[in-house]
Amino acid sequence: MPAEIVTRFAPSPTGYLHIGGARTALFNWLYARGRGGKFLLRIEDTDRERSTPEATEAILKGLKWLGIDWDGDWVSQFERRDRHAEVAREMLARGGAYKCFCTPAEIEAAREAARAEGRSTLFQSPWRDADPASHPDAPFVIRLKAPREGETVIEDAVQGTVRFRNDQLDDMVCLRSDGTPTYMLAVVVDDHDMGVTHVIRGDDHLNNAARQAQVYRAMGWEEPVWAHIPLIHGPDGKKLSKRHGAVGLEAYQALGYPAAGMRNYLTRLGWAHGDAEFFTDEQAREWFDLKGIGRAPARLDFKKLENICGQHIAAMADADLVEEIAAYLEAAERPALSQSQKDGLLRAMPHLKERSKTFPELIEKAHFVLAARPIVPDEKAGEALTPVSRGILRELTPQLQNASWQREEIEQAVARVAEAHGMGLGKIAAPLRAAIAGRTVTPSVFDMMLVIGREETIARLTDAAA
RNA sequence: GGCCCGUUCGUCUAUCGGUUAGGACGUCAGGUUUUCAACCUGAAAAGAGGGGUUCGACUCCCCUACGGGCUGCCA
Repeated sequence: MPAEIVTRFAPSPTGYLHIGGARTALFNWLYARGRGGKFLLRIEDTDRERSTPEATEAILKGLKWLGIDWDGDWVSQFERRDRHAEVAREMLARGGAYKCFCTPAEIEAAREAARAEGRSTLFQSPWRDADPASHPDAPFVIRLKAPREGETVIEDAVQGTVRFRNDQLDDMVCLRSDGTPTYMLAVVVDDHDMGVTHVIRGDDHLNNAARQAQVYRAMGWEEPVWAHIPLIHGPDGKKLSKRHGAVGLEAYQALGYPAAGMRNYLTRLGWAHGDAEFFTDEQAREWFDLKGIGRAPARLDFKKLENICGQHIAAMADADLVEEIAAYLEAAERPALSQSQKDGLLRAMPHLKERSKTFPELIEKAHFVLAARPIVPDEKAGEALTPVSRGILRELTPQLQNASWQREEIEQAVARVAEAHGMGLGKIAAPLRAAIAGRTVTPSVFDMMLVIGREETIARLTDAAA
């Protein structure tokens, strides 16, 4: 029986949590969690120039919002640099690596010349087979002594069998001249030490996998299962960039998409389980597998995102929604909800959540319950009201005050009265709309009455209309 | 330039040699609701192109085109 499955997400903290990275994290998390395995988090902060604590914080926050939890503390790759150097020295001792004394300028010149002549720019170090006795007392890097013959084969769970001719792969630098490890070495060492069994990551790393596999082989370590997933593209099919708008995950929270909807949409983007479109987290964990991942990059479709999010909002518990909306308001830097506003929102939620795709939309529809009381009537709009519509409201008021009434009963009562007056239901919304200061979005008359159908409010509204 | 990956309706996708190529989002047309939304019915909409292999290809192979990635002492 195979050992426990261990996956990981290993972003570099150089900005926000990219939406594509979030999806990669999600895939890893789903794969591990669906199989009782572990999901680890490692911050690849070896590039000291570009790594910032703020960016790390943004990644942590983003993952938490998405509902992705990791086992144990997250690992700083930078802090493991001594171990990386140790492995580099071990490879040296085993003959799997060598010291290269070429200067960056020399290498660049060689590449330049190769480019000019249209030759391959792969750099072949003259120090590969040099006698250690001839080594100068100068700065050096440690390069992997990669095989020059044959090919390196990657068995990828998504891409299939991918072959690389070894003469196309150069001897990558493992340890820089300042003694710090490169990413290529660090990932392999960390993944091995952390016991990672499945490397699920963007297919921009597919080429790297070949060289990383060589390190595993040089060290005699067992290779993980590789799974290179296609990147997410913008609606125009180009690589996702700032030009497309929201790239960072936190932007999606600020836009008011529920986390559950994001999880569902992101999981479904580039992965399929038959015709399943809308699913719960439990189903996602149960269904997710590497086989269902597509090989082509998928484009972000905000319409579909909204649709999925709308379904999740409708399916969520009212209290959870109020809570998540409060978090959304904070993320979007909008005014927080008062306790009474939260109470009102909770009361109206059953009628609001079925009609909203995003939180801002839900809040817009809930204006009538969130608005400060007493509601100041819009006189100009009130002028347009007919005596008949005022009469209808007065007639209905006593019935609407019965808080135990179900929506259907109120609908019927309203319909009865409206019919008796020869008016449509929509007309009844008019005086109410006028009373709540001319909002362009008219709430359902039924929902509005249900929520504000308390004696004093109804009285105020009818007075305003009269 | 070299190497690697990809290509089914506008979008996300199903199909694992034999289907009227299915679903979802979006779009359009009706219907219901005299508001927004929701909902119901219907419609338009796809295998990049060219060669093979096969009794039979969206499915397998090759070429071309297009898209993407890598080609750093970045990750």
